Amino acid sequence: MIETEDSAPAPGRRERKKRETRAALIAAALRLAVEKGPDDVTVEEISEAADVSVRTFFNYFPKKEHAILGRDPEETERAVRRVREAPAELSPLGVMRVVLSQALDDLDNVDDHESSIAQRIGLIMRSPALLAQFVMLGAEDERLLATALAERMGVPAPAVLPSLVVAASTLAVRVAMEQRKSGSDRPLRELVDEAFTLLADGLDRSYDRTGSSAPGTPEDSDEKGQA
Amino acid sequence: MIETEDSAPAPGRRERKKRETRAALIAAALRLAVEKGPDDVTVEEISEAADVSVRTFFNYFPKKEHAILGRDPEETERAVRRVREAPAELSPLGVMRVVLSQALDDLDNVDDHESSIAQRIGLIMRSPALLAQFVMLGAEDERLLATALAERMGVPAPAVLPSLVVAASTLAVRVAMEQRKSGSDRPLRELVDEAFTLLADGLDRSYDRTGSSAPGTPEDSDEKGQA
DNA sequence: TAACAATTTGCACGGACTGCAAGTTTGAGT
DNA sequence: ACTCAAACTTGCAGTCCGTGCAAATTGTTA
Repeated sequence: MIETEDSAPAPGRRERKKRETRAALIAAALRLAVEKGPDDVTVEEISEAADVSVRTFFNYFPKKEHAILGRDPEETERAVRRVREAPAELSPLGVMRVVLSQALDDLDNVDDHESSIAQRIGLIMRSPALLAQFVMLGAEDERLLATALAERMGVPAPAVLPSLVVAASTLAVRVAMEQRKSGSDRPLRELVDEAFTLLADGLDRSYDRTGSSAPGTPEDSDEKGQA
Repeated sequence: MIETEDSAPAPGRRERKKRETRAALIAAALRLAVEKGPDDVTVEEISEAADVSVRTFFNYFPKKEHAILGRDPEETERAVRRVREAPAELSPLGVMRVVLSQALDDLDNVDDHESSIAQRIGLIMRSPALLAQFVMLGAEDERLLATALAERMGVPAPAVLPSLVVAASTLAVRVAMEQRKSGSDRPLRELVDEAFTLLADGLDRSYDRTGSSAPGTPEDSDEKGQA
């Protein structure tokens, strides 16, 4: 019992089988969702494919959508850790920019055989229920990240800036994904980058001044015109 | 058929009863949701209270949550119109700032007897399912607003800036609401305003030096480290 | 191996939602 | 007023999601 119980303590057959079952369910769920459409897959089919009872399915996931999304809680932990360990010189938004970029990299790699991420993104966009779940799961992550960021900034957790920065960051990714869905050929990274830059420099500055409501020093005519 | 079929053409008994039924369902749904909790109200109870069959309930709303949220599609139309008619000097974000502010005013007024909006906000925060639906409905609005804003800016609809500005604006409101939920005493308007200002000036600028994305140098230096 | 704990599974329900085929009601024409 | 058709409402049957419970399995340990 010297293990931390975290990464690979003393697996034991039991633990191993659980992981296997979970993986099997996620795999089956994704495959079937892609084949028949997210809303037309039944829990029964998924369970069948993973060779477990329907009841067992629900011992693993609270909602059908969770299995399809198959998110690994470790991803979030990693992101939070990265926020904590990020170079001290980085601004809050800078931190999020780096962390989210790394997260995207991770996803690209974990990519087992096929582009399971790409598939999931496609699915998410197609199914309202999935999108909803996706957002929900994301909300929890945002909370954790915001707390970590607030800590890092030395301000009370429930402050506007950290929450806003985190939310805006995930927003950058979301908007970028939507752009691609809308037919943009530009690589996802480029779109994400553009969004981050706009957020960093100020959404008003990207548009020529012409006044708006910048209290501080709105004086600054810059380019960035691209819309 | 001289009427526009919009506001009050030639109501007719039929149309009138439909509106009444709809209103009754929404009212019953909200009341019961507040009383017993959003997830513990059954469609049967709601229908019962509005004195219609369960089947009829589903002729009016696709999901139980829709009745509880009881959103008026006219709200969105009004917002879109306001975006189109907003003073030409306003920056994109400035437009959204004004429009959302007006929308909040509207909600405060429509406030029939009690604070139905406040109640709904409370409910939304309590129920995952409701929050999900809320986000979903909001997504559609965002699409419409983004299109209107893009038009106004004279850029192709699927551009990053308009989408980002719209999404960021609703984000400002969302974050403000969450802040209040987290115990902040500051008035909602003040929180919304702070968020908008941060977005307008740039999320990086709000944080003082310590480097990041230097204001004068929009060119991000590193990041992408392990892209 | 015996006793114990974690899992799996079947079963029975409750509740959301849908398609279908009657009833009812309303708006119009004649 | 009388008739018709479109618009609505309703009941019914049926599918699927998700949950509590208790019995049956299986892994873990002394």
